[in-house]
Amino acid sequence: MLRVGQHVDISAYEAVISLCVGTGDWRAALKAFERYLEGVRSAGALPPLATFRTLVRGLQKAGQVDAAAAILHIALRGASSSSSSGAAAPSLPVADEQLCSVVLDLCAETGRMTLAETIVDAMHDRGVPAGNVTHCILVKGYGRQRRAHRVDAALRGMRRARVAPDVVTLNAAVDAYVRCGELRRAEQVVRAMEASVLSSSGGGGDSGAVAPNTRTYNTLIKGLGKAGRLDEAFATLEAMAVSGCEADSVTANSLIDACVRCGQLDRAYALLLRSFSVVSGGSSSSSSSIDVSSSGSSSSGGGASRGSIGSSGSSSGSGSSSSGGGLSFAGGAVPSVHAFTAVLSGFADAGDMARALTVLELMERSGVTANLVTYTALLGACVKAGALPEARRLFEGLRAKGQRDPALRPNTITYNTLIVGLCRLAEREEADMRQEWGGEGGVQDRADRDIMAPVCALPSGIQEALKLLLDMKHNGVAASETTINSILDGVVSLTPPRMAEAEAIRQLMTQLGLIPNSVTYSIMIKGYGRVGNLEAARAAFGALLRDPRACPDVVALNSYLDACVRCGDLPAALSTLDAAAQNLAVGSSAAAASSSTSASSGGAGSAGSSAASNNASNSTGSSSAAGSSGASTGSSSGGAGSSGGVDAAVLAAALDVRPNTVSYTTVVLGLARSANVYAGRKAMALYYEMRARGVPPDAVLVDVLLRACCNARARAGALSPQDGRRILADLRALGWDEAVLAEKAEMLSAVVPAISEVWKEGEEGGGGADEQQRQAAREPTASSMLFDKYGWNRIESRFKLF
DNA sequence: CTAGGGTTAG
Repeated sequence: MLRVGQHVDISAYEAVISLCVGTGDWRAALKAFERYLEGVRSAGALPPLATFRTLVRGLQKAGQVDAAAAILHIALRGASSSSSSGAAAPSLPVADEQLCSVVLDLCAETGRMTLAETIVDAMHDRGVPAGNVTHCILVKGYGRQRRAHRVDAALRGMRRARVAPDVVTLNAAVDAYVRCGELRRAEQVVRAMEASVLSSSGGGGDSGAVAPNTRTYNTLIKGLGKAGRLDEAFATLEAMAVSGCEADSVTANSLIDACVRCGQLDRAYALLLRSFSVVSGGSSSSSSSIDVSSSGSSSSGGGASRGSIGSSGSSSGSGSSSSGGGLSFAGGAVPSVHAFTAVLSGFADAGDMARALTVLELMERSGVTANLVTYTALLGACVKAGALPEARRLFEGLRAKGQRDPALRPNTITYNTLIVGLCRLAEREEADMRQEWGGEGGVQDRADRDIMAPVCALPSGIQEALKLLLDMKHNGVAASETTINSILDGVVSLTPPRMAEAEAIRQLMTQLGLIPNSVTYSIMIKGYGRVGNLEAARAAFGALLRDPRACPDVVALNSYLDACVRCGDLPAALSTLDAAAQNLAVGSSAAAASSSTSASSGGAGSAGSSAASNNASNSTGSSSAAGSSGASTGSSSGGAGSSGGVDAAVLAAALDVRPNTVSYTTVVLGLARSANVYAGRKAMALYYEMRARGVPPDAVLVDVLLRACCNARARAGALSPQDGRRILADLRALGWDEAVLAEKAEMLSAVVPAISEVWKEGEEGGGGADEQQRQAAREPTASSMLFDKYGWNRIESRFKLF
């Protein structure tokens, strides 16, 4: 139907293009545009801006970032006036900021910020002004990538360009910082906005005051909820009142969501109950009675408190029972379907199917209609609870409803949710099978496993997931990166991981026009780590670092650290962590912090960097094939260095990731399990380094460390209860709960004093140490380097598979 | 530019 003739009138192209865009056929639109270009190019001209706009909008709708960027660049390059007259007047770009920002926003939403940067550069070169919208999109994009320092840089760049931020941009900044977990920064922006109003109203001048609005505060509430600061989230209502911002239903939803995030599900539920004074048949709802502890008292407060949204008692002292407080929502600030969905998925996460269903019921009684998101959350609840038959039934029900109401047709995320469930089912399936095999007359040895190996072909859950992928295609639902990643994670989480299948599925991704992202790489790294193939894990990590389309995140880093640890290459883990930790050196104390930590970390630091530089010389480009095509890491790439990990140069240049608590925990765990004499000291050094760099310890890390302190054998350098007590003292300084600390202290004191304790007497004072210990303390680097190289205890990879 | 659903790390 779209056969475009060679000699069509120019204006016909425009009609064809907008027709194609209207029907969503972006390929045809592109093709028509190409012809159009050919037609006008001989005259040294370009299609008008309006045509570019139509086409780019179409590509935006279809999520075709690269095509949109290519088209934009044509517009930016402008008409090439190299026609008959040779070098003519400089061409003018057929692009304005608005057109650029459409593509930029697409980049921001798809995580393609490198591409966005090239566009911004091109805008600059072609003299297209970058105003608030452009800068705002950059802030948004980096925020979605959770790259706080890039957000900083974008805001600085804006100031340098002398563009005064407006509310929209500042709200974007607040949101970006919230997404990065940089709540302090977010608060700073909000406080600055508030202050700007005060100072300008005082001075009377029209200085760049930007007043916060409802969205500003709603975003802040979201952040406070994410940070677990529930009381402050509620207290924000007062700040809003002061600023003259009216709470709206988003405010109400955000507060309820904050309750959910902070684990106060009952409180969240109570707030829903009160906001909708459910007048229906009273006790007729008893079938779904929910034992929310405050439900009894809510009947008394229910009717009276429909006045305003103001909080009268945000005490909330002991968790859920005092939950509702005197707070309720009214007027335009009534929670909506979003709040119900948030509470529903809260119960879903807790694995509480029954209560999730109760929320659905309350919702219906309240006259709020569930949407696809709600049903998807319910589907997630089924999956979480392991109720696969129910999940399938719900899914089919949605399919049926979708016939009548297109809004309820399963979308990509709905499919993904079910796919995840099926993959989890597959794991269980295999676990059951292993149990069966393990029994009497089951699999006893390797030969037996060989016999059973064919049964290990992909379990039916995975097969069903793949069938759903096909189903998506037939129903015109686009698979996303997440779809494939979910299946990938499914095969990689099996025991043993099926790496051959994983590679095949990863290829599928490319075939579907999807771009492997950091999650994809992380999954592959995890899989190779689990099968004990460190070379392949390393190649995948290296490929991620040099893949211009992917943005490495901390999870990828942690996956790689875990792979190193699992495969027994602790030096590589240490050097990689060390390289990443350079990104933590911020602020004025950076130099002092880094020098003091490298001194205190002794062997760890120096061994690490030497391993890294070692590697730089011999493995440059060894895994180059994976460069742009993603993690095609096969098992072929063997030539990587023997220790140390990825090229130091690549690491330094591309590892724009700050290690977090998990990163340190992963390595500390490896050290704690190591039999190396210095591992214990390194673990402690790492703990202090982490603290010095502002990474907070968490319960898991402390647990790992303290357990190691208890298990320590009597040996110089091993962790001891004494080390444990130091950690506890440090945690006390951090303000950890005394009861928790006391419990841990007791655990430590229950340890039978080892000989190492005796050695440690007066260690701080310097005297009386064993000769061996003294030597270790004085020259840890040289000897531990050797140990790093040869002496580490290889952690046996338990899943050497069949 | 703001609220709800899915995927990754110990």
